[in-house]
Amino acid sequence: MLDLRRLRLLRELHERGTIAAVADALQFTPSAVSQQLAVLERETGVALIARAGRGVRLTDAALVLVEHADALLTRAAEAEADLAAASGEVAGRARIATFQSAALHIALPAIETLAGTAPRLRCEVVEAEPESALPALALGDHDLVLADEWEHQPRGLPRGVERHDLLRDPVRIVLPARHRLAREHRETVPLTSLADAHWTAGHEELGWDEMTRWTCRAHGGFDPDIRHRTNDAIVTLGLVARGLTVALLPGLPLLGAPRGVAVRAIADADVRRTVFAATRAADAARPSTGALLGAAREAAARIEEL
Amino acid sequence: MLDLRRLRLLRELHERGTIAAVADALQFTPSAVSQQLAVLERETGVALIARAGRGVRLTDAALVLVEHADALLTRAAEAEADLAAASGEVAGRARIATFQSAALHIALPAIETLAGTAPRLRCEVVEAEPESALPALALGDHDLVLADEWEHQPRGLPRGVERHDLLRDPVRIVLPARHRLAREHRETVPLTSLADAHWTAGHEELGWDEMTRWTCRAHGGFDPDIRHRTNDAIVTLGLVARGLTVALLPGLPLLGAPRGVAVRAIADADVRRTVFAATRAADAARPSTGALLGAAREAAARIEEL
DNA sequence: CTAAAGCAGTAGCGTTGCTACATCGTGCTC
DNA sequence: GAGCACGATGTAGCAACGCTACTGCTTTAG
Repeated sequence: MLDLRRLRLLRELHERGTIAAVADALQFTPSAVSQQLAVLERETGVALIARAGRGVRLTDAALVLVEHADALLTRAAEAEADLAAASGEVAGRARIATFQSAALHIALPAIETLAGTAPRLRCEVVEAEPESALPALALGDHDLVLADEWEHQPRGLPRGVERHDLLRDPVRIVLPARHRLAREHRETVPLTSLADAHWTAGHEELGWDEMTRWTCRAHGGFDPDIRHRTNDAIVTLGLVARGLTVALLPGLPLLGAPRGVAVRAIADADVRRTVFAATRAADAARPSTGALLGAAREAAARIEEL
Repeated sequence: MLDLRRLRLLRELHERGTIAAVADALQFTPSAVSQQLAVLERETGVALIARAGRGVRLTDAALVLVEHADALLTRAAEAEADLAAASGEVAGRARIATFQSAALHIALPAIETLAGTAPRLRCEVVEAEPESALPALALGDHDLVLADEWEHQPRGLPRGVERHDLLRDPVRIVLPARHRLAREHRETVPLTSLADAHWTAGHEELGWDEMTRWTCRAHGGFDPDIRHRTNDAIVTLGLVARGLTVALLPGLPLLGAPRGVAVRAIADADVRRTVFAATRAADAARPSTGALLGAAREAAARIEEL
């Protein structure tokens, strides 16, 4: 492994011509310079210096090495400068795990902002459900997790993970626009009137499915006939638009609701989820973590304004 | 002035995750690694490492430095190689990692050649499977890796590693000589006729096992009953010679097939692997690398003549 | 021919960098 | 929840490194 200090001596020798001059310039004795260059020769196994009269001359091989030394020393100086600049700066790598609708409406806007305000931060997005993403966060696989929590089912957080609430997201009834209840143009729709509908919800054991069954039972008094299962709200909205199903969906995925879909509040019920960001407590002081959280909060605030 | 040795430790820490693993890989005690990284922090005046649970985590600033360290170390390796090229001599130390059959039929002949043509080059052989050897090559543990690639499963190479194809190695059916199908003296044997045989393959997750199962399924339409598992082709040939098993083996290990073993082509199928050498791109200019590659190519060419 | 310049070698000394060992905190297991 | 294993860090001690001071040699200038 080459040593930059010794390479520096070689470069200086090339610049200044004599070992004595190098020693003078770098505040060493000539003996020290001579010894270090001898070590460099031994390490590389290549003759670098030849006596020439009263002084020395660099061999051809040494000239090749001087070129590299120059490049390396320049690069090393840049690295030091860059490191100093980066010490307080938001930089590095940030891995964001998020569920689909938060990806579209929180993570992506946040990353767009960060690309401007923190160009040295490399953001990576992974789509993952909170059930698996939160434990993975604690294990260090992610740096920020966007997750949600239904009111009827609080989420336990792994140890060492902190929660930062972003927005409270009301659940709506989603109907085909040509559905009888949609055409009545009422603001709210009672759940009981949908007891016989075909429902869509997420895969079992995930929050959406839980919430749909819980809400229909608590506020409508029936067990929904769940005919379609997908975790993709966009697919669900497509099913609704084609008149094939109804669903309970929180506001976030409804931001991109297509034509043919009617959104109504649930009559006499206020079902909500909380969307939150989770980080490792150990990362609290990290500049990048703060920037991530700030950008996520900002994106969430812009949504709540709507 | 940054020190490349310390930067190397930082880069290794980034790759391997724990100080203990770095110490293990570089033959130090964890204490030494910890101390050197602490020195690097003091020198630069920037916090690089933070405790995280039982281990450590690199700070954002450290990740910035890792990028530079990577570039610097690569450049330094190129400088060394270039210097060696300028001196023209094939000398130094060459560490070859190879799987068993390539060791016998490529690496050993190559070393024998080099002992004559490049007496100043000290060759060392390590038996290692490509799965672990290729990443280790990138990290500088080896100088040349002999590896193979099955047609149905291309190998990804680590960054900074170059591939040099040596030979294409056809897969054969290996039968006990007294096996019914062997005594028929046909050139080829259909795989389907061996659906009920007892098979031998390598340990799971290595290429040979993969290939055996894939080939039997694709060309024989059955899942082989793998009764014996060894990565040692010589053991396998011993099992075959005693009539205990059949196997699919590429040509390379069959060069030393003992008596009692019959080798047949697979009827109506052409399954092959490519045996290749891998080197670091940074070593391209190094005479010893060129000599190694040349000797390996020569050894491979002698095999293909057979 | 003498004086001065320049480089390399040696002895000595302070510093560096390693190991061995101990300690501490954390996470896993029974 | 206690015990255990693991990872990181701190300390003491020792060897190697890298410097200075000094010496000796060769070469060039005057």
